[in-house]
Amino acid sequence: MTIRDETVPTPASPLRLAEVAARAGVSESTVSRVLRNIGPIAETTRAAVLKAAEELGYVPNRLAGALASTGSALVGVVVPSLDNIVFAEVLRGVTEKLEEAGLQAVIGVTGYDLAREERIVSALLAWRPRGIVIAGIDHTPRVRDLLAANGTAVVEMMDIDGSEPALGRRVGLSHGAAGAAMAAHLVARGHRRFGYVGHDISRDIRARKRLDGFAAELARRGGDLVARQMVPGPSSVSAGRAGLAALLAAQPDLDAVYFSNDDMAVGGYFHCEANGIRMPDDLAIAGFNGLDIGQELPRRLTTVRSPRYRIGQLAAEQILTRQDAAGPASPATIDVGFELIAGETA
Amino acid sequence: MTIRDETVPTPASPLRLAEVAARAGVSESTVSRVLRNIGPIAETTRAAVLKAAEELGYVPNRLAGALASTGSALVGVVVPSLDNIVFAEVLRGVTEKLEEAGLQAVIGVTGYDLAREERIVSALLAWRPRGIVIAGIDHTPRVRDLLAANGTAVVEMMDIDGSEPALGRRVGLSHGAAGAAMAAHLVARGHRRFGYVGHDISRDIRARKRLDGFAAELARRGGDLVARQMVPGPSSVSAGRAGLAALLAAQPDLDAVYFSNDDMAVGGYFHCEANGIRMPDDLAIAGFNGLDIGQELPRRLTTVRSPRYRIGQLAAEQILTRQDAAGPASPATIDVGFELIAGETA
DNA sequence: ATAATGGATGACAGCGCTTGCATAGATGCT
DNA sequence: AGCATCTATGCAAGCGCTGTCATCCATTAT
Repeated sequence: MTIRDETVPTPASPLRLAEVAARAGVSESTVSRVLRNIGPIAETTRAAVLKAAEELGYVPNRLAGALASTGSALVGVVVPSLDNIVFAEVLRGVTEKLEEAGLQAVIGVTGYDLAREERIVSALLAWRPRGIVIAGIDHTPRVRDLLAANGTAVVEMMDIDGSEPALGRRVGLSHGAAGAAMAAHLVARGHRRFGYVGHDISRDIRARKRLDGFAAELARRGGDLVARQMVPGPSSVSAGRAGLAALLAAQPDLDAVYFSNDDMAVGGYFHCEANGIRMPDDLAIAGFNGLDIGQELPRRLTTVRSPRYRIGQLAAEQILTRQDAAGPASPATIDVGFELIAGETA
Repeated sequence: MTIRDETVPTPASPLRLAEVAARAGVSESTVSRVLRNIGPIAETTRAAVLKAAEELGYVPNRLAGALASTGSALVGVVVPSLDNIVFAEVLRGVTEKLEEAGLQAVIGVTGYDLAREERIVSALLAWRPRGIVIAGIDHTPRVRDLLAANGTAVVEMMDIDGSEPALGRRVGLSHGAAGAAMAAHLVARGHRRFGYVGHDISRDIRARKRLDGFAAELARRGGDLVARQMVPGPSSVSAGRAGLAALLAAQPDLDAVYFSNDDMAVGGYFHCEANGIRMPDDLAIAGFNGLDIGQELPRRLTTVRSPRYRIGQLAAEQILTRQDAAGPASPATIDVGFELIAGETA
């Protein structure tokens, strides 16, 4: 004797529109319309269909739907890294906004590797996504071609500096300006002899843009960038700590040190704390990103806040509001700006 | 006169297999086989097809491919949050392993909200993914039904504690045991009067499991959990800092405080530092996760390291190695274990 | 030589949906 | 009553691939 548990809803599942249609006693097209809320449907029919779908536990096959309607409710998101919280926050902004609109993010992580970016963009495009959100504005020609060729909506985010023609809309901030703003602030605070501690800047293009902006502004205002210390590999607290130690070993007489980002700067902070270096009197410390952790340190970190979550949200919105029909186009580039946080370390 | 720029590869893009086939002078099936490396193909044909595809900048439509072959190279990943680095690291592990296999992650973020989890799982299933990787083992009946009903491979990750029947393979660690291990360690260090600072534990089930394990072990070993301070909202450094302040205001005579995780514990650390509370003599501090930041503090944080990146990798592997054919099944549950880090704060 | 074998390729029927067009009642209007 | 309008629904043709089966040579075996 076999006992069947009637409460188990769906045994296995090649469950198709046809099954729901049969159970509701209508045609497939009607079920399709009810489920997508289009066209005029009699209330009784709608209820019957919804009931049948519910009882069966029907989950529509979006692959088929997207294929038939050429439009896939998928949005490709390309980020360089998930090593620190920065891109995770961007991702959160993107996914939240997309979820509201019933879209989903397919993600790709490049590891700041351009060859990988090519593979990833191509793989993402294979899903005929509604759009692609990609970090940065510096891409290989192949990536540019791919993105330009397909009719996909493209949003480049995080960065707006550069002469490359835009592939689509842009949402971000000027890293050059952020670097310059910090230089201006530090000089105004009386610092003159500067050091820089960075991570692999050949890959992290935005970090380089910040440094360039910083150095240029420093030159303009009479500051001196007398020493740089690059640490191989990605940014991290430990890299920042080790980097500052190395920098000071080579060049002890610095007023202030600019770090490639807050992770690095927090490392520098800890180095100072552990070695009795008082901030900002003995040494000023400044970073970039405005991470929470920096603002919870006993002495708040001087840094520049980037609205990462907001950038993610806006980027997703740009995909959603793509002007397919006529109408006032929203601006091609959205500069979200940044905020200099005058903390207690510089 | 119109100037055509011959270097621009693809003008617009309803580019189909047929176009490539025509250019290469073969049939669609042949192109399909070449592109997927199956069946016997003459070298000359293969070269011609590859050349044509390359020149055209052809990107196959995976929607159509997946529909035709029932198998979508997409893997759903469901995580509760992207607020801290923990799940970002898991995600990194997952995406890296998937990329190696040519699969892609579609992500969903639940915000520890069970109703949202239902919607997300359902939406993910609509893409007929190769598998679903989901954080946690505690799900609503609806989610369990959805995941069980469809033929999808399921991997539950992060957690292995609990009596719920598994929905698929599991990769994680025992949070109860992790809590207990910390209790044992702290008692062994001579601490007796304990406090706890946590965030919204009704939503973060794993944090609660750690607390339960911690409290039970404490009782067994003669420690006393005399005070708890819950901070509303998600975990963060500032919440931990504020939580410890509140806890100590209500109960000044504590030996040690266990935090729901490292973010919270680092906040506690900063509170102590700012208020001249010496660790561990005046107060011992312990967390969970083994985040980098905790290990870079001037005094290394006492905590338990969870192999998050590894969990992500393993979870992805479980999807990849799903035994469709016969063969020795890999274990249903992989306990990745944990490592107690005896730092300098407890 | 003739048949048998196997390598290389093409034809074609779907995969599960969406959507334009056709159809059929039900109303409204003259 | 007779015809135009709607509203509600069904039919059927794809969307761009994959996979089965059939076909066609070029070899090799007999």
